[in-house]
Amino acid sequence: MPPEAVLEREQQAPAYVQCSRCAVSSVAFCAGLTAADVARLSGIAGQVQMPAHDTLFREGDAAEHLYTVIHGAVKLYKLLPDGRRQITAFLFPGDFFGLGVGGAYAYTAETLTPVRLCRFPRPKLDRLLAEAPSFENKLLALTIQDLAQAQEHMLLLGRKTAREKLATFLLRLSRGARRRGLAPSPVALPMSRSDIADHLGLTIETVSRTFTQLKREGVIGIPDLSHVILHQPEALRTIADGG
Amino acid sequence: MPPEAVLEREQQAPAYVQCSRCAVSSVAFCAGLTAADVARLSGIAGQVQMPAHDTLFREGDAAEHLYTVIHGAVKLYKLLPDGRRQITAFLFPGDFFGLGVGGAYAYTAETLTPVRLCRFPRPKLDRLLAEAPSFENKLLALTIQDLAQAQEHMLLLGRKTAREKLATFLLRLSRGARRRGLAPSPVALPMSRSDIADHLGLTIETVSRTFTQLKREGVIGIPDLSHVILHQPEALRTIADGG
DNA sequence: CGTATTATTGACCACTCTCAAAAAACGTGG
DNA sequence: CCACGTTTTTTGAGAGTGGTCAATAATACG
Repeated sequence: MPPEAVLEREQQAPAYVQCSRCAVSSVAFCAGLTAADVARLSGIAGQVQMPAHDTLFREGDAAEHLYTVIHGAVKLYKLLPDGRRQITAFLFPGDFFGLGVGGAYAYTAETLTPVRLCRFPRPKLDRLLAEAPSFENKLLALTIQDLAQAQEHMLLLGRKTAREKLATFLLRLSRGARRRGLAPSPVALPMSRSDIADHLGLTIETVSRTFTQLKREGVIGIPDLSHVILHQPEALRTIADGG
Repeated sequence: MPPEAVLEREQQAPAYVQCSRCAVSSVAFCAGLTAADVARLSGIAGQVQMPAHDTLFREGDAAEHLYTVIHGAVKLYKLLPDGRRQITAFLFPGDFFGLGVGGAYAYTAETLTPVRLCRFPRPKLDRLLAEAPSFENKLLALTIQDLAQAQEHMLLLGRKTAREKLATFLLRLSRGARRRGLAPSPVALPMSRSDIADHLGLTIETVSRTFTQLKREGVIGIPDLSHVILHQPEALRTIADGG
Protein backbone atom coordinates (compact mmCIF):
# COMPACT_ATOMS: atom_id res chain seq x y z
CA MET A 1 0.00 0.00 0.00
CA PRO A 2 1.48 3.36 -0.97
CA PRO A 3 1.85 5.99 1.78
CA GLU A 4 -0.71 8.19 0.05
CA ALA A 5 -3.47 5.69 0.65
CA VAL A 6 -2.69 5.61 4.34
CA LEU A 7 -2.72 9.37 4.54
CA GLU A 8 -6.04 9.63 2.81
CA ARG A 9 -7.60 7.15 5.13
CA GLU A 10 -6.38 9.09 8.13
CA GLN A 11 -7.80 12.21 6.66
CA GLN A 12 -11.22 10.68 7.19
CA ALA A 13 -10.67 10.49 10.91
CA PRO A 14 -9.76 13.94 12.19
CA ALA A 15 -10.75 13.19 15.76
CA TYR A 16 -8.77 10.02 16.22
CA VAL A 17 -5.34 10.04 14.67
CA GLN A 18 -3.67 6.72 14.07
CA CYS A 19 -0.06 7.60 14.76
CA SER A 20 0.90 3.97 14.41
CA ARG A 21 0.17 4.19 10.72
CA CYS A 22 1.67 7.64 10.28
CA ALA A 23 3.91 8.00 7.27
CA VAL A 24 6.52 9.93 9.22
CA SER A 25 6.47 7.94 12.44
CA SER A 26 10.03 6.77 11.88
CA VAL A 27 11.56 10.24 11.69
CA ALA A 28 9.16 12.45 13.60
CA PHE A 29 8.61 13.62 17.12
CA CYS A 30 7.09 10.27 17.99
CA ALA A 31 10.03 8.22 16.69
CA GLY A 32 11.65 6.13 19.38
CA LEU A 33 8.76 6.32 21.78
CA THR A 34 7.14 3.18 23.12
CA ALA A 35 3.90 1.98 21.55
CA ALA A 36 2.06 3.00 24.70
CA ASP A 37 3.45 6.53 24.56
CA VAL A 38 2.58 6.86 20.88
CA ALA A 39 -0.95 5.83 21.75
CA ARG A 40 -1.17 8.55 24.38
CA LEU A 41 0.16 11.10 21.93
CA SER A 42 -2.37 10.17 19.30
CA GLY A 43 -5.04 10.81 21.89
CA ILE A 44 -4.32 14.51 21.86
CA ALA A 45 -3.13 14.89 18.28
CA GLY A 46 -5.21 16.47 15.55
CA GLN A 47 -4.51 16.78 11.88
CA VAL A 48 -4.83 19.92 9.83
CA GLN A 49 -4.43 20.62 6.16
CA MET A 50 -3.39 23.93 4.71
CA PRO A 51 -2.99 25.24 1.18
CA ALA A 52 0.32 26.54 -0.14
CA HIS A 53 1.56 30.03 0.83
CA ASP A 54 -0.60 30.25 3.91
CA THR A 55 0.41 31.68 7.30
CA LEU A 56 0.10 29.21 10.16
CA PHE A 57 0.97 31.75 12.83
CA ARG A 58 2.90 34.96 13.24
CA GLU A 59 5.77 36.00 15.46
CA GLY A 60 4.23 37.22 18.71
CA ASP A 61 1.05 35.14 18.47
CA ALA A 62 0.13 33.08 21.50
CA ALA A 63 1.84 29.69 21.12
CA GLU A 64 -1.17 27.41 21.28
CA HIS A 65 -0.01 24.46 19.24
CA LEU A 66 2.99 22.31 18.55
CA TYR A 67 3.20 21.01 14.98
CA THR A 68 4.81 18.16 13.14
CA VAL A 69 5.03 18.17 9.36
CA ILE A 70 3.48 15.06 7.84
CA HIS A 71 3.42 16.11 4.23
CA GLY A 72 4.62 19.20 2.38
CA ALA A 73 7.08 21.94 3.35
CA VAL A 74 7.02 24.92 5.73
CA LYS A 75 9.26 27.95 6.25
CA LEU A 76 9.95 29.80 9.50
CA TYR A 77 11.09 33.42 9.43
CA LYS A 78 11.69 36.61 11.36
CA LEU A 79 11.22 40.13 10.05
CA LEU A 80 12.82 43.51 10.63
CA PRO A 81 10.53 46.55 10.89
CA ASP A 82 11.44 47.61 7.35
CA GLY A 83 10.54 44.23 5.89
CA ARG A 84 13.93 42.57 5.62
CA ARG A 85 13.45 38.88 6.28
CA GLN A 86 15.51 36.00 7.59
CA ILE A 87 14.18 32.52 6.97
CA THR A 88 15.62 30.54 9.87
CA ALA A 89 14.55 27.12 8.63
CA PHE A 90 12.76 25.11 5.97
CA LEU A 91 10.82 22.19 7.40
CA PHE A 92 9.96 18.86 5.80
CA PRO A 93 8.04 15.72 6.77
CA GLY A 94 9.14 14.61 10.22
CA ASP A 95 10.24 18.05 11.40
CA PHE A 96 8.46 19.76 14.28
CA PHE A 97 7.97 23.42 15.16
CA GLY A 98 5.90 25.73 17.32
CA LEU A 99 7.74 25.90 20.64
CA GLY A 100 7.18 29.37 22.00
CA VAL A 101 9.18 31.58 24.37
CA GLY A 102 7.11 32.99 27.19
CA GLY A 103 3.94 31.69 25.62
CA ALA A 104 4.46 33.42 22.27
CA TYR A 105 5.88 32.20 18.98
CA ALA A 106 9.29 33.70 18.22
CA TYR A 107 8.85 33.44 14.46
CA THR A 108 6.27 33.33 11.70
CA ALA A 109 5.39 30.00 10.05
CA GLU A 110 4.20 29.82 6.46
CA THR A 111 3.47 26.90 4.17
CA LEU A 112 5.52 26.49 0.99
CA THR A 113 3.30 23.80 -0.48
CA PRO A 114 -0.04 22.31 0.49
CA VAL A 115 0.73 20.65 3.82
CA ARG A 116 -0.68 18.12 6.19
CA LEU A 117 0.29 18.72 9.79
CA CYS A 118 -0.03 16.86 13.04
CA ARG A 119 -1.07 19.33 15.71
CA PHE A 120 -0.84 19.13 19.49
CA PRO A 121 -2.72 21.68 21.62
CA ARG A 122 -0.36 23.19 24.15
CA PRO A 123 -2.50 22.64 27.29
CA LYS A 124 -3.04 18.96 26.54
CA LEU A 125 0.56 18.44 25.54
CA ASP A 126 1.76 20.09 28.74
CA ARG A 127 -0.37 17.74 30.78
CA LEU A 128 1.13 14.82 28.91
CA LEU A 129 4.66 16.16 29.39
CA ALA A 130 4.06 16.45 33.11
CA GLU A 131 2.99 12.81 33.28
CA ALA A 132 5.40 11.10 30.93
CA PRO A 133 9.05 12.16 31.14
CA SER A 134 9.85 10.33 27.92
CA PHE A 135 7.99 13.01 25.94
CA GLU A 136 9.91 15.81 27.51
CA ASN A 137 13.11 13.89 26.93
CA LYS A 138 12.33 13.62 23.28
CA LEU A 139 11.32 17.23 22.98
CA LEU A 140 14.52 18.35 24.66
CA ALA A 141 16.65 16.17 22.39
CA LEU A 142 14.93 17.55 19.30
CA THR A 143 15.27 21.14 20.49
CA ILE A 144 18.97 20.62 21.14
CA GLN A 145 19.26 19.35 17.58
CA ASP A 146 17.47 22.43 16.28
CA LEU A 147 19.85 24.59 18.27
CA ALA A 148 22.86 22.82 16.77
CA GLN A 149 21.41 23.34 13.30
CA ALA A 150 20.87 27.01 14.08
CA GLN A 151 24.51 27.31 15.12
CA GLU A 152 25.59 25.63 11.92
CA HIS A 153 23.51 28.13 9.98
CA MET A 154 25.07 31.04 11.86
CA LEU A 155 28.44 29.79 10.64
CA LEU A 156 27.07 29.83 7.11
CA LEU A 157 25.52 33.29 7.40
CA GLY A 158 28.46 34.91 9.12
CA ARG A 159 31.41 33.32 7.43
CA LYS A 160 30.62 31.70 4.08
CA THR A 161 30.67 33.18 0.58
CA ALA A 162 27.64 33.11 -1.71
CA ARG A 163 29.07 30.13 -3.55
CA GLU A 164 29.75 28.23 -0.33
CA LYS A 165 26.31 29.11 1.01
CA LEU A 166 24.50 27.71 -1.99
CA ALA A 167 26.62 24.56 -2.10
CA THR A 168 25.95 23.98 1.60
CA PHE A 169 22.26 24.57 1.11
CA LEU A 170 21.95 22.04 -1.71
CA LEU A 171 23.86 19.42 0.25
CA ARG A 172 21.63 19.95 3.29
CA LEU A 173 18.50 19.47 1.21
CA SER A 174 20.01 16.37 -0.35
CA ARG A 175 20.93 14.86 3.01
CA GLY A 176 17.51 15.72 4.40
CA ALA A 177 15.85 13.92 1.51
CA ARG A 178 18.06 10.88 2.01
CA ARG A 179 17.23 10.84 5.72
CA ARG A 180 13.56 10.74 4.81
CA GLY A 181 14.13 7.83 2.47
CA LEU A 182 14.11 9.81 -0.76
CA ALA A 183 16.68 9.95 -3.52
CA PRO A 184 19.54 12.29 -2.64
CA SER A 185 20.00 13.60 -6.10
CA PRO A 186 17.28 15.30 -7.93
CA VAL A 187 16.87 17.73 -5.03
CA ALA A 188 13.40 19.28 -4.81
CA LEU A 189 13.23 23.04 -4.20
CA PRO A 190 9.69 23.77 -3.01
CA MET A 191 10.73 27.34 -2.16
CA SER A 192 11.22 30.37 -4.41
CA ARG A 193 14.55 31.99 -5.24
CA SER A 194 13.47 34.79 -2.94
CA ASP A 195 13.02 32.31 -0.09
CA ILE A 196 16.45 30.81 -0.75
CA ALA A 197 17.97 34.29 -0.74
CA ASP A 198 16.30 35.16 2.56
CA HIS A 199 17.54 31.92 4.05
CA LEU A 200 21.16 32.35 2.95
CA GLY A 201 21.49 36.08 3.56
CA LEU A 202 21.76 36.90 -0.15
CA THR A 203 19.68 38.61 -2.85
CA ILE A 204 17.69 36.70 -5.46
CA GLU A 205 20.06 37.98 -8.13
CA THR A 206 23.09 36.50 -6.40
CA VAL A 207 21.27 33.21 -5.83
CA SER A 208 20.33 33.06 -9.50
CA ARG A 209 23.83 33.97 -10.70
CA THR A 210 25.44 31.41 -8.41
CA PHE A 211 23.07 28.67 -9.60
CA THR A 212 24.00 29.53 -13.17
CA GLN A 213 27.69 29.50 -12.33
CA LEU A 214 27.54 26.04 -10.72
CA LYS A 215 25.53 24.78 -13.67
CA ARG A 216 28.09 26.09 -16.18
CA GLU A 217 30.83 24.33 -14.25
CA GLY A 218 28.88 21.06 -14.53
CA VAL A 219 28.61 20.65 -10.76
CA ILE A 220 24.80 20.75 -10.83
CA GLY A 221 22.01 20.44 -13.37
CA ILE A 222 18.78 22.45 -13.34
CA PRO A 223 16.10 20.50 -15.27
CA ASP A 224 13.41 22.92 -14.08
CA LEU A 225 13.09 25.77 -11.60
CA SER A 226 12.27 23.55 -8.65
CA HIS A 227 14.77 20.75 -9.14
CA VAL A 228 18.54 20.51 -8.98
CA ILE A 229 20.61 17.50 -9.96
CA LEU A 230 23.82 17.08 -8.00
CA HIS A 231 26.14 15.96 -10.79
CA GLN A 232 29.25 16.24 -8.64
CA PRO A 233 28.28 15.99 -4.97
CA GLU A 234 31.94 15.67 -4.05
CA ALA A 235 32.76 18.96 -5.72
CA LEU A 236 29.82 20.55 -3.92
CA ARG A 237 31.12 19.30 -0.59
CA THR A 238 34.53 20.79 -1.34
CA ILE A 239 32.96 24.09 -2.30
CA ALA A 240 30.66 24.09 0.75
CA ASP A 241 33.51 24.18 3.26
CA GLY A 242 35.68 26.59 1.35
CA GLY A 243 37.84 24.10 -0.56
CA MET B 1 28.36 41.64 52.10
CA PRO B 2 29.61 41.99 48.51
CA PRO B 3 29.02 39.06 46.16
CA GLU B 4 32.77 38.52 45.92
CA ALA B 5 32.97 37.54 49.56
CA VAL B 6 30.29 34.92 49.08
CA LEU B 7 32.10 33.51 46.08
CA GLU B 8 35.34 33.26 47.93
CA ARG B 9 33.75 31.41 50.76
CA GLU B 10 32.25 28.86 48.39
CA GLN B 11 35.60 28.41 46.82
CA GLN B 12 36.71 26.83 50.07
CA ALA B 13 34.22 24.00 49.68
CA PRO B 14 34.77 22.35 46.30
CA ALA B 15 33.16 19.06 47.25
CA TYR B 16 29.90 20.40 48.61
CA VAL B 17 28.47 23.31 46.70
CA GLN B 18 26.08 25.56 48.52
CA CYS B 19 23.74 26.49 45.70
CA SER B 20 21.51 28.28 48.17
CA ARG B 21 24.20 30.89 48.59
CA CYS B 22 25.19 31.01 44.95
CA ALA B 23 25.58 34.49 43.55
CA VAL B 24 23.74 33.63 40.34
CA SER B 25 20.96 31.53 41.82
CA SER B 26 18.36 34.07 40.79
CA VAL B 27 19.17 34.01 37.08
CA ALA B 28 20.76 30.63 36.51
CA PHE B 29 19.70 27.11 35.67
CA CYS B 30 18.54 26.61 39.21
CA ALA B 31 16.36 29.72 39.29
CA GLY B 32 12.72 28.94 39.93
CA LEU B 33 13.34 25.47 41.28
CA THR B 34 12.10 24.47 44.71
CA ALA B 35 14.52 24.49 47.62
CA ALA B 36 14.41 20.68 47.65
CA ASP B 37 15.32 20.50 43.98
CA VAL B 38 18.15 22.97 44.41
CA ALA B 39 19.46 20.80 47.20
CA ARG B 40 19.44 17.75 44.96
CA LEU B 41 21.23 19.70 42.24
CA SER B 42 23.94 20.84 44.59
CA GLY B 43 24.51 17.20 45.43
CA ILE B 44 25.90 16.55 41.99
CA ALA B 45 27.34 19.98 41.21
CA GLY B 46 31.03 20.72 41.28
CA GLN B 47 32.80 24.01 40.84
CA VAL B 48 35.74 24.62 38.58
CA GLN B 49 37.92 27.63 38.01
CA MET B 50 39.72 28.37 34.78
CA PRO B 51 42.14 31.09 33.71
CA ALA B 52 41.37 33.44 30.83
CA HIS B 53 41.74 32.27 27.23
CA ASP B 54 41.52 28.61 28.08
CA THR B 55 39.66 25.95 26.11
CA LEU B 56 36.99 24.14 28.15
CA PHE B 57 36.16 21.67 25.40
CA ARG B 58 36.28 21.39 21.63
CA GLU B 59 33.64 20.71 19.02
CA GLY B 60 33.40 16.94 18.69
CA ASP B 61 34.59 16.14 22.22
CA ALA B 62 32.44 13.77 24.26
CA ALA B 63 29.84 15.88 26.08
CA GLU B 64 30.61 14.90 29.66
CA HIS B 65 29.53 18.01 31.54
CA LEU B 66 26.89 20.68 31.63
CA TYR B 67 28.13 24.07 32.79
CA THR B 68 26.71 27.20 34.34
CA VAL B 69 28.73 30.40 34.44
CA ILE B 70 29.04 31.75 37.96
CA HIS B 71 31.67 34.40 37.35
CA GLY B 72 33.47 35.61 34.24
CA ALA B 73 32.68 35.25 30.55
CA VAL B 74 32.84 32.43 28.00
CA LYS B 75 32.61 32.25 24.20
CA LEU B 76 31.22 29.42 22.09
CA TYR B 77 32.32 29.02 18.48
CA LYS B 78 32.41 26.84 15.41
CA LEU B 79 35.22 26.70 12.86
CA LEU B 80 35.52 26.05 9.13
CA PRO B 81 38.38 23.85 7.93
CA ASP B 82 40.32 26.93 6.77
CA GLY B 83 40.07 28.61 10.15
CA ARG B 84 37.16 30.98 9.59
CA ARG B 85 35.28 31.24 12.85
CA GLN B 86 31.74 32.00 13.95
CA ILE B 87 31.24 32.83 17.60
CA THR B 88 27.66 31.73 18.23
CA ALA B 89 27.36 33.19 21.72
CA PHE B 90 29.06 35.03 24.55
CA LEU B 91 28.06 33.74 27.96
CA PHE B 92 27.88 35.56 31.27
CA PRO B 93 27.00 34.70 34.89
CA GLY B 94 23.76 32.75 34.96
CA ASP B 95 24.09 31.34 31.42
CA PHE B 96 24.47 27.62 30.88
CA PHE B 97 26.11 25.61 28.11
CA GLY B 98 27.40 22.16 27.24
CA LEU B 99 24.39 20.30 25.87
CA GLY B 100 25.70 17.93 23.22
CA VAL B 101 24.14 16.36 20.15
CA GLY B 102 24.59 12.61 19.98
CA GLY B 103 26.92 12.69 22.95
CA ALA B 104 29.34 15.20 21.44
CA TYR B 105 29.68 18.95 21.84
CA ALA B 106 28.62 20.85 18.72
CA TYR B 107 30.92 23.80 19.41
CA THR B 108 34.14 24.79 21.15
CA ALA B 109 33.98 26.64 24.48
CA GLU B 110 36.71 29.03 25.53
CA THR B 111 37.05 31.38 28.48
CA LEU B 112 37.31 35.11 27.86
CA THR B 113 38.26 35.99 31.40
CA PRO B 114 39.14 33.94 34.47
CA VAL B 115 35.92 32.08 35.19
CA ARG B 116 34.21 30.19 37.92
CA LEU B 117 31.85 27.53 36.64
CA CYS B 118 29.27 25.24 38.14
CA ARG B 119 29.68 21.83 36.54
CA PHE B 120 27.25 18.90 36.35
CA PRO B 121 28.56 15.50 35.22
CA ARG B 122 26.31 14.15 32.48
CA PRO B 123 25.67 10.68 33.99
CA LYS B 124 24.61 12.09 37.35
CA LEU B 125 22.56 14.83 35.78
CA ASP B 126 20.79 12.34 33.54
CA ARG B 127 19.83 10.30 36.58
CA LEU B 128 18.46 13.42 38.21
CA LEU B 129 16.55 14.39 35.08
CA ALA B 130 14.95 10.96 34.96
CA GLU B 131 13.76 11.34 38.55
CA ALA B 132 12.66 14.97 38.71
CA PRO B 133 10.69 16.30 35.76
CA SER B 134 11.09 19.87 37.00
CA PHE B 135 14.75 19.78 35.99
CA GLU B 136 14.01 18.65 32.49
CA ASN B 137 11.29 21.26 32.26
CA LYS B 138 13.75 23.95 33.16
CA LEU B 139 16.39 22.64 30.80
CA LEU B 140 13.89 22.54 27.94
CA ALA B 141 12.71 26.08 28.64
CA LEU B 142 16.28 27.37 28.70
CA THR B 143 17.17 25.53 25.49
CA ILE B 144 14.13 26.99 23.76
CA GLN B 145 15.32 30.42 24.86
CA ASP B 146 18.76 29.71 23.43
CA LEU B 147 17.15 28.65 20.18
CA ALA B 148 15.17 31.87 20.00
CA GLN B 149 18.33 33.85 20.62
CA ALA B 150 20.07 31.89 17.87
CA GLN B 151 17.25 32.77 15.48
CA GLU B 152 17.52 36.41 16.44
CA HIS B 153 21.23 36.25 15.72
CA MET B 154 20.59 34.67 12.31
CA LEU B 155 18.46 37.70 11.49
CA LEU B 156 21.39 39.89 12.46
CA LEU B 157 23.96 37.90 10.49
CA GLY B 158 21.88 37.49 7.38
CA ARG B 159 20.11 40.82 7.12
CA LYS B 160 21.72 43.63 9.11
CA THR B 161 24.42 46.11 8.08
CA ALA B 162 27.68 46.48 10.01
CA ARG B 163 26.29 49.55 11.75
CA GLU B 164 23.08 47.77 12.73
CA LYS B 165 25.01 44.71 13.87
CA LEU B 166 27.20 46.66 16.23
CA ALA B 167 24.30 48.71 17.63
CA THR B 168 22.34 45.50 18.25
CA PHE B 169 25.34 43.90 19.89
CA LEU B 170 25.89 46.77 22.32
CA LEU B 171 22.21 46.85 23.26
CA ARG B 172 22.22 43.11 23.92
CA LEU B 173 25.21 43.38 26.20
CA SER B 174 23.56 46.29 27.99
CA ARG B 175 20.29 44.41 28.50
CA GLY B 176 22.17 41.34 29.65
CA ALA B 177 24.00 43.39 32.25
CA ARG B 178 20.76 44.94 33.46
CA ARG B 179 19.16 41.52 33.74
CA ARG B 180 22.04 40.46 35.96
CA GLY B 181 21.56 43.48 38.17
CA LEU B 182 24.40 45.56 36.76
CA ALA B 183 24.36 49.06 35.34
CA PRO B 184 23.15 49.10 31.73
CA SER B 185 25.46 51.81 30.60
CA PRO B 186 29.13 51.46 30.88
CA VAL B 187 28.97 48.16 28.97
CA ALA B 188 31.88 45.82 29.64
CA LEU B 189 33.50 44.19 26.62
CA PRO B 190 35.50 41.24 27.97
CA MET B 191 36.11 40.04 24.40
CA SER B 192 38.60 41.27 21.79
CA ARG B 193 37.70 43.14 18.60
CA SER B 194 38.48 39.95 16.76
CA ASP B 195 35.91 38.08 18.88
CA ILE B 196 33.30 40.76 18.21
CA ALA B 197 34.03 40.53 14.48
CA ASP B 198 33.69 36.75 14.50
CA HIS B 199 30.41 37.06 16.38
CA LEU B 200 28.89 39.64 14.03
CA GLY B 201 30.17 38.26 10.73
CA LEU B 202 32.53 41.19 10.14
CA THR B 203 36.28 41.90 10.11
CA ILE B 204 38.12 43.58 12.97
CA GLU B 205 38.73 46.59 10.74
CA THR B 206 35.03 47.09 10.12
CA VAL B 207 34.26 46.64 13.82
CA SER B 208 36.88 49.23 14.69
CA ARG B 209 35.72 51.69 12.04
CA THR B 210 32.09 51.34 13.09
CA PHE B 211 32.95 51.90 16.75
CA THR B 212 34.79 55.06 15.75
CA GLN B 213 31.88 56.22 13.62
CA LEU B 214 29.36 55.80 16.44
CA LYS B 215 31.73 57.56 18.80
CA ARG B 216 32.14 60.55 16.44
CA GLU B 217 28.37 60.82 16.21
CA GLY B 218 28.18 61.00 19.99
CA VAL B 219 26.02 57.87 20.26
CA ILE B 220 28.59 56.02 22.33
CA GLY B 221 31.69 56.79 24.32
CA ILE B 222 34.78 54.58 24.53
CA PRO B 223 36.67 55.38 27.75
CA ASP B 224 38.94 52.37 27.23
CA LEU B 225 39.17 49.38 24.93
CA SER B 226 36.93 47.18 27.02
CA HIS B 227 34.18 49.64 27.94
CA VAL B 228 31.50 51.44 25.97
CA ILE B 229 29.22 54.15 27.33
CA LEU B 230 25.80 54.25 25.73
CA HIS B 231 25.30 58.00 25.50
CA GLN B 232 22.18 57.73 23.37
CA PRO B 233 20.58 54.30 23.89
CA GLU B 234 17.50 55.46 22.02
CA ALA B 235 19.57 56.32 18.97
CA LEU B 236 21.25 52.93 19.21
CA ARG B 237 17.88 51.20 19.31
CA THR B 238 16.82 53.08 16.19
CA ILE B 239 20.04 52.15 14.42
CA ALA B 240 19.81 48.53 15.53
CA ASP B 241 16.56 47.86 13.70
CA GLY B 242 17.42 49.83 10.60
CA GLY B 243 15.96 53.18 11.53
C1' DC C 1 60.66 50.65 30.13
C1' DG C 2 60.96 47.88 25.91
C1' DT C 3 58.84 44.46 23.22
C1' DA C 4 54.90 41.95 21.47
C1' DT C 5 50.29 42.07 20.70
C1' DT C 6 46.06 44.33 19.58
C1' DA C 7 43.49 48.15 17.77
C1' DT C 8 43.01 52.01 14.66
C1' DT C 9 43.37 54.35 10.44
C1' DG C 10 44.24 54.67 5.44
C1' DA C 11 44.18 53.37 0.53
C1' DC C 12 42.45 50.26 -2.56
C1' DC C 13 39.75 46.42 -4.18
C1' DA C 14 36.09 42.99 -4.90
C1' DC C 15 32.09 40.51 -3.69
C1' DT C 16 27.66 41.20 -3.48
C1' DC C 17 23.86 44.59 -3.93
C1' DT C 18 21.06 47.80 -6.59
C1' DC C 19 18.76 49.17 -10.49
C1' DA C 20 17.06 47.84 -14.94
C1' DA C 21 15.73 45.05 -18.78
C1' DA C 22 14.99 40.65 -21.05
C1' DA C 23 13.48 35.98 -20.68
C1' DA C 24 11.06 32.31 -18.77
C1' DA C 25 7.36 30.34 -16.11
C1' DC C 26 2.88 30.58 -14.29
C1' DG C 27 -2.02 31.30 -14.08
C1' DT C 28 -6.32 32.55 -16.03
C1' DG C 29 -10.00 32.99 -19.10
C1' DG C 30 -11.56 32.54 -23.56
C1' DC D 1 -5.56 24.02 -25.36
C1' DC D 2 -3.78 28.26 -26.45
C1' DA D 3 -3.28 33.35 -25.93
C1' DC D 4 -2.62 36.73 -22.90
C1' DG D 5 -1.11 39.16 -18.79
C1' DT D 6 1.30 38.67 -14.51
C1' DT D 7 4.85 37.11 -11.78
C1' DT D 8 9.24 35.10 -11.18
C1' DT D 9 13.75 34.31 -12.76
C1' DT D 10 17.71 35.39 -15.33
C1' DT D 11 21.07 38.41 -17.15
C1' DG D 12 23.50 42.86 -17.50
C1' DA D 13 25.72 47.22 -16.02
C1' DG D 14 27.18 49.98 -12.43
C1' DA D 15 27.73 51.18 -7.52
C1' DG D 16 28.65 50.57 -2.62
C1' DT D 17 29.41 48.23 1.64
C1' DG D 18 32.55 45.83 3.71
C1' DG D 19 37.05 43.22 2.87
C1' DT D 20 42.11 43.11 2.04
C1' DC D 21 46.57 44.76 2.57
C1' DA D 22 49.55 47.85 4.92
C1' DA D 23 51.21 51.21 8.16
C1' DT D 24 50.64 53.66 12.44
C1' DA D 25 49.07 53.98 17.14
C1' DA D 26 47.78 52.26 21.41
C1' DT D 27 47.77 48.80 24.81
C1' DA D 28 49.33 44.86 27.47
C1' DC D 29 52.87 42.45 29.54
C1' DG D 30 57.24 40.89 31.12
